[in-house]
Amino acid sequence: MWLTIDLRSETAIYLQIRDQVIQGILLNELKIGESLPSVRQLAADLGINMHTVSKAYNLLKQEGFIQIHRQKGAIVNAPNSYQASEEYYEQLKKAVKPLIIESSCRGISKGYFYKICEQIYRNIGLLEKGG
Amino acid sequence: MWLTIDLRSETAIYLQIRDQVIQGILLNELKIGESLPSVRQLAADLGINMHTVSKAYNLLKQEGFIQIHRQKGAIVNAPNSYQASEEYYEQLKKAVKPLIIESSCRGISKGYFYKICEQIYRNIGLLEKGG
Amino acid sequence: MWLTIDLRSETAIYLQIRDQVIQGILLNELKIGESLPSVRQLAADLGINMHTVSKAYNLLKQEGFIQIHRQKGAIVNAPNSYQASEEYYEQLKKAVKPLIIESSCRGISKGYFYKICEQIYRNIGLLEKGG
Amino acid sequence: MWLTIDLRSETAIYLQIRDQVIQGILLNELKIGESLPSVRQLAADLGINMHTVSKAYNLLKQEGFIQIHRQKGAIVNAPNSYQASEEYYEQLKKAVKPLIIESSCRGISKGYFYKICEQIYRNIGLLEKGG
DNA sequence: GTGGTCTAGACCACG
DNA sequence: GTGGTCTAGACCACC
Repeated sequence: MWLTIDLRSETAIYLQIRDQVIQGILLNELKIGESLPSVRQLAADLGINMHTVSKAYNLLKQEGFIQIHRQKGAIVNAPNSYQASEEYYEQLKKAVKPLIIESSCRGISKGYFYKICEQIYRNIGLLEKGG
Repeated sequence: MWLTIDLRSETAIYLQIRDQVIQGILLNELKIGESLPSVRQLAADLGINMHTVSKAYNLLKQEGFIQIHRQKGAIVNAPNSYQASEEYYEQLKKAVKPLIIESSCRGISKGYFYKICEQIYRNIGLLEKGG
Repeated sequence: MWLTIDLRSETAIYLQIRDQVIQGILLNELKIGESLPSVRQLAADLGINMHTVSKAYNLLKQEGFIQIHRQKGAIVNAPNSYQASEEYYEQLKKAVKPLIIESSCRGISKGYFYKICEQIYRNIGLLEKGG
Repeated sequence: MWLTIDLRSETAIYLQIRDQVIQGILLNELKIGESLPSVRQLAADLGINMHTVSKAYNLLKQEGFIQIHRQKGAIVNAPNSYQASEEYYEQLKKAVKPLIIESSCRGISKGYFYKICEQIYRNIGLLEKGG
């Protein structure tokens, strides 16, 4: 199972699931039209409650990443369903801004910040090839 | 008053205060050794609970940005007190990673992501000159 | 085959079938006394479960639109079998009311709402001529 | 309490709450900036579970009708937050179409359908004056 | 006090 | 089998 959660993390479990499904889509571990595990199945595998998984799936549905079919369960959407919108750009900016401000305040230069981003992008790229 | 909060925001008020104090330090609106408004004062000005301001100040203290004196109140520390640590790098990475993953998944290229960051850096620079 | 279903729709499949059979009757694609496809046939054509088709047919029977013969299968009834009753008026009102309320709340005027209805009626009329 | 639910109804409780809150906004029983009852309060008043109310409130938030403040609870938004969008028009059409088709099939003329709508609009108008 | 999250277990609609 | 709804009761963060 490619999906793991950290019960000790600050991040809510349902958000961890959401983030990892998005990562799975990006890394092509989850292909368009592919099914996610059923709510009950994933809950059992992760040792958590059904409703927590359901909440994650509903959020992903609302954000356009997946569809939820009556019987077939959750299906990965095509990219056009979750293409970045104006609204998302604003949201992204709002999320990045405080990180840049704090890191700058703590003495991290723009160049160094980009170096960190570069590491993350490289990391993703490697995973994409490996996966 | 340079500090404003948005009650409608998703972000907790005490975190909004924290973020803006850090921004104030970065932009040199708050200089080393300078005092922050008293807990009572700020709470009254913003029309919020004292506990909330207190929580923000305690977090800032814990993160090394300020000291809290019984008499003089909250005082801005010198940069060496909050210089980025290994721990902070890891934390920063963990915060940036899901943003990069989601934005990539939504079709935002690395170049475009950096363009957004660049805007934010420019924005801060302008404020520095202006302030 | 004039009947198509959308597996991605929120609407249950058996209700989609029901709605389209009613539309077929209205547009005279299905004439009085004409047979509907057999449960097996339709299920195979649509690639869905027999139970689902069966459920739709039973609902249509219960609502007076069709009769189900052991040998001849499902047969379209004459209009007097499904003429609007007092009960149906109430049901229709209950269905329309929340739509009018929400649309009014969202700033859609009565005139505009009627304009939307007019479009739908026109659409049906065109289909009637075309079909 | 202006809000009542029907436990025997086909409509899910959380949707009944949603619909009635929207009605309350339309009829100006709930004014801009006004607070809805707290999740716990309303649940207790209606004799239902907290989560059911919470689900309704979250849906209303998502649809732009209300904001959910950390401490102040749910607050009614200004109309511009839930103005009809293109997307909503399509959704409305899709909801109205099968009602028009079935009613036409059952022998209800366009004129009579509008008469029914007229009744509903009048009903709302009277309530607006009365409330 | 508020809402948010999570658990545990039930019943139902759909296919 | 699937997801959707509802209940009951717990703990937490925020203010």
